[in-house]
Amino acid sequence: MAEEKLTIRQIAKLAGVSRSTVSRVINDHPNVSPETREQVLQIVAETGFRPDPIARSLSSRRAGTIGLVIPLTIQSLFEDPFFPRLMQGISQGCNAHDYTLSLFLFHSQEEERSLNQRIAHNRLLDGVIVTATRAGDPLIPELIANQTPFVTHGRHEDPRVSFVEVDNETGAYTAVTHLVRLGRQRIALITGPSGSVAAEDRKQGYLKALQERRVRVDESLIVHGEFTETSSYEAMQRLLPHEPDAVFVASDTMAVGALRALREVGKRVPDEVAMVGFDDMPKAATADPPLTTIRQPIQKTGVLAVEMLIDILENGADPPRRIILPTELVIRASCGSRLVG
Amino acid sequence: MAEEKLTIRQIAKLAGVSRSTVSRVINDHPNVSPETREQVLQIVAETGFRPDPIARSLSSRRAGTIGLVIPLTIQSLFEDPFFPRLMQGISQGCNAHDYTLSLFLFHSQEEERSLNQRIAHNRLLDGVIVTATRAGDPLIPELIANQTPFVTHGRHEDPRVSFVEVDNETGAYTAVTHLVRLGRQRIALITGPSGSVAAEDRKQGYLKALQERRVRVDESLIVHGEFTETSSYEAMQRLLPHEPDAVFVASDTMAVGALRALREVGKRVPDEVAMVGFDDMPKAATADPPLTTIRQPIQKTGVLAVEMLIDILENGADPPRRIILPTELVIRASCGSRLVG
DNA sequence: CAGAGAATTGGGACCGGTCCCATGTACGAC
DNA sequence: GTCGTACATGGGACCGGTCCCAATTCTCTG
Repeated sequence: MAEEKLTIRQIAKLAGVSRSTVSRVINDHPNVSPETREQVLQIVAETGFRPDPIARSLSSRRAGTIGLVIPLTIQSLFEDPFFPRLMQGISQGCNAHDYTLSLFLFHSQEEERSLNQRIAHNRLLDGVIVTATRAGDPLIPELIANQTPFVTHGRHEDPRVSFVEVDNETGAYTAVTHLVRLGRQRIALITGPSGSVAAEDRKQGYLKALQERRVRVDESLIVHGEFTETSSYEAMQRLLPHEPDAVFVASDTMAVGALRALREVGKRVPDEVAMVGFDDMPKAATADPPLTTIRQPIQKTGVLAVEMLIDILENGADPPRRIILPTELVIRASCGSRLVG
Repeated sequence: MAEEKLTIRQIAKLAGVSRSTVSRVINDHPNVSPETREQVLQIVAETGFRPDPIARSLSSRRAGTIGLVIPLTIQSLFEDPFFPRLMQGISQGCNAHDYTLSLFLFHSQEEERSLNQRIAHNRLLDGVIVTATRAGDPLIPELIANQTPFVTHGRHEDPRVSFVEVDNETGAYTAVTHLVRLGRQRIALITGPSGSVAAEDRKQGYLKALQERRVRVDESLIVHGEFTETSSYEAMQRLLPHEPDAVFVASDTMAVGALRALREVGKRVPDEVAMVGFDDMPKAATADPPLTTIRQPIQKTGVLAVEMLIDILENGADPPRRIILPTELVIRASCGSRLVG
């Protein structure tokens, strides 16, 4: 079956029409008579002809490709199942809309700079999804200056930017309020690096919950770390001398690390220290004790980001789009809620 | 600085030479006088000109893109940090050699079929890396028939296929031999699905070690599962009635699940049941007890796969290349080795 | 100093599509 | 029956490079 490379002109010849007509049929343009269309489709089916995407891109000025940028010099972030999840969603969105997905990871600072250049002026990419939004990501202004269509996954401060995010602040607020309601008074926070928008938003939610419930904010109960198990394990150790009776941890992966630190010093969870995580990863359910957490629809945000980007591609970037998805409190044993014995 | 879109012809005009000459300079062709070259480079630098990759692809018939295929309808496999690791390596290799990486994930059977088509005859891709090698992956013959250059990550049976793999059999053999040496007699195996080449190879290593050491093989001590924590947790439960005194588990992620099952029934590790995992993921070191495991250089295999593919692109697919990397036994507490008290 | 051969340079054709415009045709309205 | 218009089709130009070949210039030899 492996024919020679076919071009649209050969198909045209075989079908006895002009290449324009073949092009019209292939692209579902109107103004082709039903018989002609049928005829051409027949030949296309017989020969298994598929138009060359590169040639198509060159003349149509669209590439059929979306770039996904995960700007993590900090490789460790890759150990959180968060990104695989997100990538699944994004890949799913791309497949559904017949886009190819290109992946850009950085492994060093210089690589980030040079790749940023490549990404920003790259005709190979119709648009870009930027994840792990950081406060001053240099790629964003570059994309704007270059008029490359893009969306961020996670809130971005610039009002021109379109994004999909999860309501991190409210999620954190819900988690902490839950702990306060359960009678906890010394509620600690372990969150991600201060450059991370998501980490900061979760911190805001934490503060808001405490303030609203008139619980004193103790700065010594707030620690930042990386979004990793190990970093959070160490963070928990630093927290222990300040005797928290609860911890809200900014991801389940981190929560597992924090649990380990508590286990090592013999602190019982939830009796002595209650805990709430974030994400609702599978590991939350199998943790010991099972982890109360804030569920966020990661995969869905990926699909939506793709669809938002495609919408921008088709209809222009104005006005900026924003989607903020709600989270959900999932109660298990680690918070010591009466609801689960 | 955001200039109008520049073409090679405009650069030629600015530099006062022909577009052919500009093309030669850009592509480091010989036969350009040093002064002319200098002159052109100057203009290129001033204007920030970057040749359009699409146009370049169309005429040069190379795309500058490598496809990565992770044929996992079983999404769960994505929860193992294995793939993120591998992707990092592959991405690193691509960046180093100025290739763009395109990612193909499947979310259903039909999607797999249609994407396979897209992947096999896709001028957008110079070559393909196929991972998670399965015995009868339909993509492989398709790629061969279509003469798309590719390598597999993991052994493939077809002698024409080039691949990079880790010596799974020897790794498993080493793990199990270690357990036998420690005096274990009823050594169980929890491995991946029988379609997975890696899972099967590890099983072979397990069998070989037992046979060589004259330990009776008990079929009831061999169970298959998915490469996930939960699946292995269930597998361990099925294993318990057969009273193993050791388990070799085909991945660290799975080992964590198995440990959980043992903990739940109060079996002490390593006293009552010893365990050895595979991969040496970070979680192995932080498991309770810390996991003895077989270290494999995942990221490195990714880099090597890219380089092998590029070699094939440049020098042809014959003869097939094969790289088999060694593994290493990392002894921690879970095997009950005297070496670690 | 002429001629051969090598090094440089320029221009045309092409990669395989899309898109716009011109031409041809059919059909309904008057 | 004629005219106008809408629809169908074909062809040229082009997207922005590469590549081959021919033309020009340079260099070296006899």
